Amino acid sequence: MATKLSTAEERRPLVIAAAITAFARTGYRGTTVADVAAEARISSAYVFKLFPSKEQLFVGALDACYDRVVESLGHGVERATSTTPDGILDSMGGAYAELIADRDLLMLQVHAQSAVEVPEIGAALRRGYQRVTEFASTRSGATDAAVQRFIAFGQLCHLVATLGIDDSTAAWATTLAAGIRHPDFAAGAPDSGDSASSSPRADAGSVA
Amino acid sequence: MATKLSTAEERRPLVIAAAITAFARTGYRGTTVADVAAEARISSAYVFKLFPSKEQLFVGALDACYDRVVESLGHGVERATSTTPDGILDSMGGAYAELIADRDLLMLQVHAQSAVEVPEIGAALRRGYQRVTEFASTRSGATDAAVQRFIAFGQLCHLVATLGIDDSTAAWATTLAAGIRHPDFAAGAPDSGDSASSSPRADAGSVA
DNA sequence: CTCGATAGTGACTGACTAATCACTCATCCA
DNA sequence: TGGATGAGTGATTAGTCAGTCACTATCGAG
Repeated sequence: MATKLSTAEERRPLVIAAAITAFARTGYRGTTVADVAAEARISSAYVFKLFPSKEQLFVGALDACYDRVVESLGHGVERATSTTPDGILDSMGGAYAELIADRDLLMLQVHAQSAVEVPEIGAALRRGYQRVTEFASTRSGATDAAVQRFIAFGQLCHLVATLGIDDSTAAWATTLAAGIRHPDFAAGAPDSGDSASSSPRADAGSVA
Repeated sequence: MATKLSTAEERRPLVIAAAITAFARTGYRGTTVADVAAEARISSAYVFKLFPSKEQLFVGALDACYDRVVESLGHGVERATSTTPDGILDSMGGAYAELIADRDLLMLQVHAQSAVEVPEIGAALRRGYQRVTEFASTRSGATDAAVQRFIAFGQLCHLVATLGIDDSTAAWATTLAAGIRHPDFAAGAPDSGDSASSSPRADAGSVA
């Protein structure tokens, strides 16, 4: 095996990436460190040399997840066609929908929510939502109410993807999933109309 | 010990109740059958006589959870002061907020979402959301969009409670939690103004 | 009172897992 | 060249947990 050695600093982010994939699959308690190690193609002993504990490994993965989420929201701001607060928020939603098309980052957040009782994980989760909320708020300039709705529909998006009802034709499923773009695996080509995104069906509840 | 024996049929719902409490605390994988047994004050061996597996026990708890959710939405319909679709939906939201003030039913749903990869649990979760969505839709007569928003803000409510930011005064936290009633433990006396509930701050996004 | 059925338990097992440790091997600099 | 440093691993440990089994206690019917 002509396996080139790399430095621990080079290896760590690779392990984080493996951890995101593995933890996204079966959650914090349902995933073993050996699973992560296998995903990263190293021994589990070495995972413990790179990270002090399973808990810290998960926290590292979660932090990295929110790095990418915030980064993606930033891209949304840049490419926004409208400069109104709600237009920017909408573009952020589109960028976010693209990001989580692969489901790993989405499921990791869902699983993290189920592990809040672990102190460090709860703290990391709050940190993440703080970053997202503050970023969305300050960079869009939207009202608190609009930002709140932005996050609420983000949560709905998580639910729809978690339940796997994106493609269902059942009435209740289409009610929940309406306007939520389904994960088209073919990434890279999101050119099919990029208006109307974060809050599905525009402003649906124009009534009240 | 003058412990009266009860029938298995009497005991089962008590164990379900204990399971709701225990699983709500630490989730599906983080909770042992012994934890549930201790909560129910019986041996873990007997839990396995009442339920074929941990998985089926969790499914039973989840089904019971949605029984109570739907029942609570029904109460919301009954006591609605307005008869408009959105008025009814609003009253449903208020009833739901009351129901989940104790957090157990809420956290169970969050934990269930993190265990969707277990086939039976995923099915039970879909079943539950189907019941809730269809009930809300047919009994309120609201538009699909309004029902979708109802569920979306329900999910936001779950997030806020999970993060434990109901009482936080940080700006980002109040943005997310605005209008979401915090769990006033003193149940039974929800007389302090019962208007404006499910969708916080009335129709916040009147702008868009 | 007796007997069959059912409520209920202690003790066990086989599989699994977070974390540790002693170890090997590659790399790099003096 | 040689030795120090750091990359990376196999084997082990101490503990946990879902599920089983043999068993006792209680109850109700005749």
